[in-house]
Amino acid sequence: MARRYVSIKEVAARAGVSFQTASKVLNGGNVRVSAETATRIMAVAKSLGYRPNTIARSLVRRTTGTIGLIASDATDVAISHFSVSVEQAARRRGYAVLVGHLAADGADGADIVRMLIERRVDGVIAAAPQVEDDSEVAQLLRTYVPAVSLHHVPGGQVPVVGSNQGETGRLATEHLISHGHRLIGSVTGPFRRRVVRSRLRGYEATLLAHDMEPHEDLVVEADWTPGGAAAATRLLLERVPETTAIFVHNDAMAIGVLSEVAATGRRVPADVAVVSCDDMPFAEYLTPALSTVRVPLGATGERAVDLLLQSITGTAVSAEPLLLPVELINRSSCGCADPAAGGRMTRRPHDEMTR
Amino acid sequence: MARRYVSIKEVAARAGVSFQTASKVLNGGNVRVSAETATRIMAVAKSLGYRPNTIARSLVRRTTGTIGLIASDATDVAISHFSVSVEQAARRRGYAVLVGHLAADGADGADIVRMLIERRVDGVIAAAPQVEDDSEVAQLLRTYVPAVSLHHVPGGQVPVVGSNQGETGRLATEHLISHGHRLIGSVTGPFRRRVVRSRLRGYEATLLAHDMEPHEDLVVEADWTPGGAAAATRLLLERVPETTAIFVHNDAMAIGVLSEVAATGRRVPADVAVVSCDDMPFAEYLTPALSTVRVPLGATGERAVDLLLQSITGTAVSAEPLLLPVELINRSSCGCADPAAGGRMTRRPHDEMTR
DNA sequence: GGTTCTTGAGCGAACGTTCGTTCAGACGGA
DNA sequence: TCCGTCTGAACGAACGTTCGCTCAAGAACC
Repeated sequence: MARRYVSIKEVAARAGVSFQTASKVLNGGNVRVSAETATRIMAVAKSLGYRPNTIARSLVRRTTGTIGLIASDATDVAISHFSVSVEQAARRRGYAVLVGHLAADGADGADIVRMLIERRVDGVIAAAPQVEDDSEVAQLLRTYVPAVSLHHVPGGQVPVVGSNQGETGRLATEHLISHGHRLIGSVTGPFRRRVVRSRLRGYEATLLAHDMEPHEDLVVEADWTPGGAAAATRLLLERVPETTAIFVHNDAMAIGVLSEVAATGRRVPADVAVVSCDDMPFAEYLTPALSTVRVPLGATGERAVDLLLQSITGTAVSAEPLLLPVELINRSSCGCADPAAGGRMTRRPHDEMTR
Repeated sequence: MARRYVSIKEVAARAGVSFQTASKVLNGGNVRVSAETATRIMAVAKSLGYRPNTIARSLVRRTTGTIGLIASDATDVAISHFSVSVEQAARRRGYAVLVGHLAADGADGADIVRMLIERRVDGVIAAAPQVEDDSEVAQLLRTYVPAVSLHHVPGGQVPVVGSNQGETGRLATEHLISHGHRLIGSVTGPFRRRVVRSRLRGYEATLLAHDMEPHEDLVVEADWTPGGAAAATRLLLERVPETTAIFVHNDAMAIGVLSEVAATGRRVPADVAVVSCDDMPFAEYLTPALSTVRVPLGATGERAVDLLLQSITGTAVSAEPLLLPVELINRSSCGCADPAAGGRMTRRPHDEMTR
């Protein structure tokens, strides 16, 4: 360790040219340099192990080639999947990612913002529901740099990418209804979140479309965690013991729902059917295998990066949310699979995990 | 968006002092400046919304206040938990984190290394098993900057933090033996990984200590994923159908194990007991609740950062691995809980609901 | 009243680049 | 022979800081 970096001046000196000439060559554009000096410079640079100093470059170019990623604390598996795809997509396009994990209560938002601004990121991607509450982070996204968010930012001018949440609620509910369920409960994320409200709207609209009356006793708020979901499920089954199906707002909570349903002596899907959202890799291996609406997290990350880079390079970006399509994956927990078959239905081919 | 940053010169001009004086004041140390000019400068800086330009600062200071985090692709939930704690610990200490997610096959290692070097990170933390194979990444860790790794880096001089893996294997195995099991299988991570070999050594040593002969049919290699673990479990139960207990190498795989054991018509823990490693938040909500050896990921992240910063500031750091203690968490899957009680035993206090 | 200290502030240089302009020489055409 | 053009390379300035040195003026001392 502790290796000294060689500067472009040393390369130039050893090659017998001015450092500005070396700079031209090393930056690719062979403008106005003879082929032989160019190759000579390249050779010297290579032999000396020259590594361009992005810091100096950034100073004069006034862009850093770095974007910020504000992720919520990432107890949420889905967000960490999104983050990975953002980083990889950004790197493929020549950008580096500076990451900040927002505490659950958003208390360190100001710190993260300061860090990103002082490091002069070219843009920011936010994957933290907390931005919906007005805060330093929301302020940053609106005013300092180009930004793209997974969640709606108050004020409205920040482009949003995501998936069609209303459709998500509709798909899940429609499917449960097609299995003959009439008392369909829901274990949701926090009500104040837009995702949650959109999914709930899809759920309610679908009930109404089938002449079923939504009832508030059937909808219980939770906090995206298995523990919160277990508690919510207990409450739901106490309030409406006749419930025969539950629409859960993410796969992590589905684990808690499955657990609690079992704890009350009911069986999934025989007594209570379950459909969730996300389709995390573990979903198909839960017992029973989880039916869930697949949210294209990887693709969303890529689109977020594309949108941000467009916005950085000055292309106008529509503030209209960019919604990617979702897809219902039927496994066993909804009642689709033959119970005798042992539970699993759609199994993904092992290598086809698109990311 | 697109906000222009104000420089220290503008602040100085408005305050009627030289920019170097403003610099002194803004850097905290009130060295040799009268209280009144100091407060005047501060006031102007604040009113103008001055944000120090870390880029310029880094150029002259020759340190960036940024560390690199090389994480494997993070299909592994545990690694993403570790990453979060690293970032938060680093930020608390004034450092920012530039992250690179290594593809499973390590193919983009060179890209990540280039990104980190060119951005002149002050140090690197690696949380990617791939560093055990010699590669560009291993090379970076050894030669370019101070580094700390979660995994052993060939060559040996890179400090390692982690937990006591032998003890992990011992605790799990000992506990299963205490329940009376004699045919204890194991579904492991890839054999070529040190973690895996250490855990296996703990497992075998414990068997031997109880006069039981380890048998290779009982140990099946998997790939840390639920799917791989399900396949491995199928193989294990075909080879040794009398198996009554399984030691699994992480919680994600435990999901697959639970699934496959059920698929063969066996019950957990009645027919086959299961103990795993990690203790991810979902573990206690699996059905049955998972008994698992808790690996202190959060603490490990903090220690990694501390060690790295020591190494950056020149304090000698021992190459001896720093091992944090692990702890067995007994729930139901090992057979500890009264089955009639519905399965759950240790339940963590419910976290606040702020997301 | 002269010398030394102390305090407050200014100033030059440097960090490693990029970018646009300038310059020296070779070559060609009239 | 002279001028214009073109090519290859050098050069100056700037990006926004930090850091150490210098310096003026007043205070303190003998």
